[in-house]
Order: sequence, then structure tokens, then C-alpha cells
Amino acid sequence: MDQVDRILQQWGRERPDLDVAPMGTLGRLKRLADHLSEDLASGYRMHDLTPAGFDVLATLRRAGKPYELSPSALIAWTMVASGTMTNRLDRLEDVGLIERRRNPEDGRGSVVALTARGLALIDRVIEEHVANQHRLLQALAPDQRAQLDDCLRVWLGMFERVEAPDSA
Amino acid sequence: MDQVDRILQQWGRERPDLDVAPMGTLGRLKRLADHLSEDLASGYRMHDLTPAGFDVLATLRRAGKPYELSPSALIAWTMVASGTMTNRLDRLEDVGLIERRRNPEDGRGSVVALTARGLALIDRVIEEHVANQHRLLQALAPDQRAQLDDCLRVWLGMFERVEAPDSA
DNA sequence: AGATATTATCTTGACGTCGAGATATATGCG
DNA sequence: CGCATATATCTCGACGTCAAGATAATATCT
Repeated sequence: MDQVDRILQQWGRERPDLDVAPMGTLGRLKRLADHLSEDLASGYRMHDLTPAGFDVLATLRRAGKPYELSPSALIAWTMVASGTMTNRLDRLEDVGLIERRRNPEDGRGSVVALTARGLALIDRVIEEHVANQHRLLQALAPDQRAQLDDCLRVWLGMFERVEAPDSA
Repeated sequence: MDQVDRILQQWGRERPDLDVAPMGTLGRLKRLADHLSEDLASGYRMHDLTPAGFDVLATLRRAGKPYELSPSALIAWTMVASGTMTNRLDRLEDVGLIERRRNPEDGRGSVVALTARGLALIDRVIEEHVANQHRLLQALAPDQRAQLDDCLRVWLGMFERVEAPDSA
């Protein structure tokens, strides 16, 4: 019995004509995702990093050396609107975690790069982040984790699918 | 292979020292929750309802007759900040889906009630909403749904737990 | 009853996000 | 070469959210 079941009971009383069972699964999924995001975010915040900032730094970090991407590439990889990215980059630049350079090969564009501090920070935060993720997953037994991941994979397939990259 | 696996591959190359398997599950969970929320929201939007507005109307509706709650009760049930609720109520009142009356028994408080239009709208939207939820769950086979729901229940238990209401 | 504490709601300012449109540069076509 | 179109990024205004604090009314305690 959780908060979601409580809500379902109310609907059951008010609209007994509706089959609200799916609401339970969807509600739990959303609530769980929110709790997990919040838990992980509290980890970033200890380093004065917002989820938005973490997202950008992590994207630059996993792009590999020299830890540079154009704003357009960051927009594509993080799937946010252009104004959002400009805002994120402004804040990260203000605190010296990234720097923007003009792109010498294309006067329209620029290059966003991790600074030394940005690289050091994200490398440290990502370790804590992964440790936190391990901790959160402890809630499930190993076989449950596998079951869950299977279900998520199948369901997510309803929305996105990527062809495997060929190993050159 | 999905977007999340793509990201994991990058991390695997860049930080082979980290065990990023949990990132896959957590990433898929979050992305799936986002896709599902967006899909359902597109249903509300057809009726000029935001997720925020839907949340309030649905809460009033499932409270049962006479479909009235105080702002405080709405805040408690929806778990948003007080300023958020004021804002939501302002907008719903502007379009005539709810009305605010002073509480005759407590001059500090007020009572928020569904209007006739609000009630008709939420009753219709909730049916479509439930139908959409059924559609979304079709992605999983029945036994997978049960498995998934079990996992979600267990994991959500890490964050919230409610004692079963006694059946008087 | 009067002073004080508590409660219910609203106000305000900041943040992160989006989307439309502005600006500057590049590219392609005749 | 010059003009039209495309592209990269930023600007701006709106929204939903939160947290802190303001306001008004009620409860409590002597």
C-alpha cells in the first residue's frame, strides 16, 4: 500500500466504471523516477551543481578528449531547446567550469570546452553519482533488477530505438 | 540498443573504471517516465489542460461530492508549494473550471470547488486518460506488467510507505 | 479580554525551461 | 560577384515551480 494505491482507491469509489489498474503502474513509475532524480540531484547539489549543469558537464566529459562540443552538438545530445542551452552555458561559464571559444572554422559557431576545474569536478562528481546509483539499486534483488531492466527496455522501445553502431 | 545504451558505451570508453550498469536501469526509468508523461500530457492539451491543471481538477474530482477542497488540502494531496497552488488556482479560475469561495467557518481559508464545466471536463478527460494509460501498457505482456509493478512497488517502498487504511 | 502564537493563503523574486524571432555568418545559385 | 537561403547561436517573453516572507484571521493562554 503506497500513496498511489491510496489514489486508486479514491478513483475506485468515485468512478467504479473505470479500470484504473494501469494508473497504479504508471503512477508508481513516475513517482519512483521523481524520487530517484531528487535523490541523485541532492548529490550534485553538494558540489553546487544543478541537474542542468551536471547534464552539460557529463555530456562534455563523455565526449572524450579534448572535452569540447559545439552548442549545437550539446543541444542535440541533451535534447533541450536552444535557449535552455544558452542559459546553461552562461551559468557554467560564469562559475568557470566551461569556456566558450569562437570556432575559427565557422564564424557563426563556437566551441564549448571543459576547463581544468570543470573536468576535475565532473570526474569527481560522476564517481559519487555512480556510487549513489549503486546504492539506490540495492533496493532490488539482483534478479529483480534484471527483470525490471528487461521490462524497461521493452517499454522504452515503444518510444525510441537506435540501430547498433557498427564496430569498425 | 537504445539511447541510454549509447550513453553507457561512451562512459565505458571514457571511464572503464566505473561500473555503469546501474546507470542503464536508472536512465531508462527516467526516460521512460518522461516519454509516458509527455504522451499523456498531449492528451490533456487537446482540452486546453496542462498537467498542472489536470492534477488539480482530478484531485477535486476524486475527493467526491461536493467536489470541494481547501487550498491547504489541495497542497497536501498534490504535494506542491503553496505559491504553486495559488498560481494553478488562479489560472483554473480564470477559465472558469473552478471557483473560490470564502470559507464561512474560517475567515482565513477558502474553498475551491469544481464548476459544472470543470466537473464535466475532468470526467471526460479522465476517461480518455485511462484509455491512454491502457494503450501505453499494451507495450508489455500481462506477465511483464505484473513483474514490473512488483519491482516498482518494492523500489518505491524505499521512499514512501503508507499504512493501509482500516476498513471500518 | 488582551497579548501571543498559530494557521491559511497570497505575494514576490529567482530559476530552468520552451518557442519564436533576431542576428550574424556561410553557402549555393545564377 | 551578388543575392537568396540556410545555419549557429542568442535574445526575449511566457510559463510552472519553489522558498521565503507578507497579510489576515483564528486559537490559546493567562
